[in-house]
Amino acid sequence: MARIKTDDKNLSRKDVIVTKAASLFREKGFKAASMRDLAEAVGVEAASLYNHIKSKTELLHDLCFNVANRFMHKIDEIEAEPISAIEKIEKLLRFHITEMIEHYEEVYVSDREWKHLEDPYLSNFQNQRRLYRKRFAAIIEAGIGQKEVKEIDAPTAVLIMLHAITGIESWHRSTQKISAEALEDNMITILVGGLTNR
Amino acid sequence: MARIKTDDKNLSRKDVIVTKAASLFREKGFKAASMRDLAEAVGVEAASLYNHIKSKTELLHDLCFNVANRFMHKIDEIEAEPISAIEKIEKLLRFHITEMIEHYEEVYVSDREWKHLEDPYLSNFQNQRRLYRKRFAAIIEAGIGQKEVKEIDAPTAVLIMLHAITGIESWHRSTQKISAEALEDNMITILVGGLTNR
DNA sequence: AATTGTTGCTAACATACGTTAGTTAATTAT
DNA sequence: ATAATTAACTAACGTATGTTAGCAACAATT
Repeated sequence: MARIKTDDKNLSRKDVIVTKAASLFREKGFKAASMRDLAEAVGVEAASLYNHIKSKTELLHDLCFNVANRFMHKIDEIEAEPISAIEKIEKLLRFHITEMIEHYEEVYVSDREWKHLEDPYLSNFQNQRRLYRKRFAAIIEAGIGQKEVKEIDAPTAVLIMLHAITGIESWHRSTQKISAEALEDNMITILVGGLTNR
Repeated sequence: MARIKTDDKNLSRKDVIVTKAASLFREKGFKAASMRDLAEAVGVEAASLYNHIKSKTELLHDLCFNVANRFMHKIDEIEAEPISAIEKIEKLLRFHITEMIEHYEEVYVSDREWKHLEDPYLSNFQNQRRLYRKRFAAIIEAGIGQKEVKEIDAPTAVLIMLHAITGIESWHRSTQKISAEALEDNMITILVGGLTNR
């Protein structure tokens, strides 16, 4: 009888399932990925998954909120630091970029598939998202007040920054990748360069 | 018996269906949007749709290639113009932005749901996409050669530009929108500003 | 008015999906 | 070694989905 290999390392069987789910949801999309697909990826029968999880949406829920929490904690941290607005923006962007490089599939799924969450989690997630963008915009506004940042519409700048970073998706799948460090530096050059005054 | 209203204006009944499909696919995603949903939006029974279309994927196919063709024609046009690289980049970006503002749902669906195309259309679409990005990158490379553009990795810059523009999705749904013109100018300021040398 | 093609309807089929029930095997604790 | 718990399996249910067949109502043409 095929058991789920946890590869030791404190991983619960659920963790294994969630990780495989991230990969599958990224590849096919949440709706198009079936529990039978997931079972096959895990190496087990579909029904067996339900010894470890409550439902398919629970998987999406876990993925989305894990990611959201990491970003929320980071922005808490950065807001509290005694540095300039531009430095805060750069730090936040670098965090987004490394998250996208290192936890590609989870971050991607969280970003693209959250629509398929069900209330009350859906509203909850949307609220967190809105709040996060407001806080990011507030940092940019502060930078504009300080004349560090060009006089642009802050919410628009936030959209650009956040969406630009999802472009890393294509980097991941591209055949001739530049290094992760080069990618990060290029992105910062363009994005921070686009905001900075002079 | 409920007929599909074409609102005169040379619209075929299929055009009406494709347009409603764009809206529905945008809202729910291709897989999650059912033909029965679409039928309801059109005001007809699900089976009746098949008097006008061949299949659900044909709808996606039409949407994706309509959009792809528009962008391909535009880049043909811009490449041929005797203007500087930066001007070409700005023109191309402005085209992307207005397309995203005016044909929001089609462009969005084409961008996010093409994965659900089936071969040979899938490969075809992917090839067009790759080619388009290569041509865009080549314009940026030319700009770098001319010292108009910062020394950055051109493919990375393309990713940033293209993904940044999909951020207009959020602008569309936001409650307190700035004007379309202001949006466009802000985006150009940030994006072109991020590329330009000095 | 009769005819012909178009567009709608109802009914249904086959398939795929998420999930549950009940049972057996494997692991852990006593 | 035995008992208890965990995790796998097979089978199946109910529902939703894309699509087809066959027929009725409408519109356009003669």
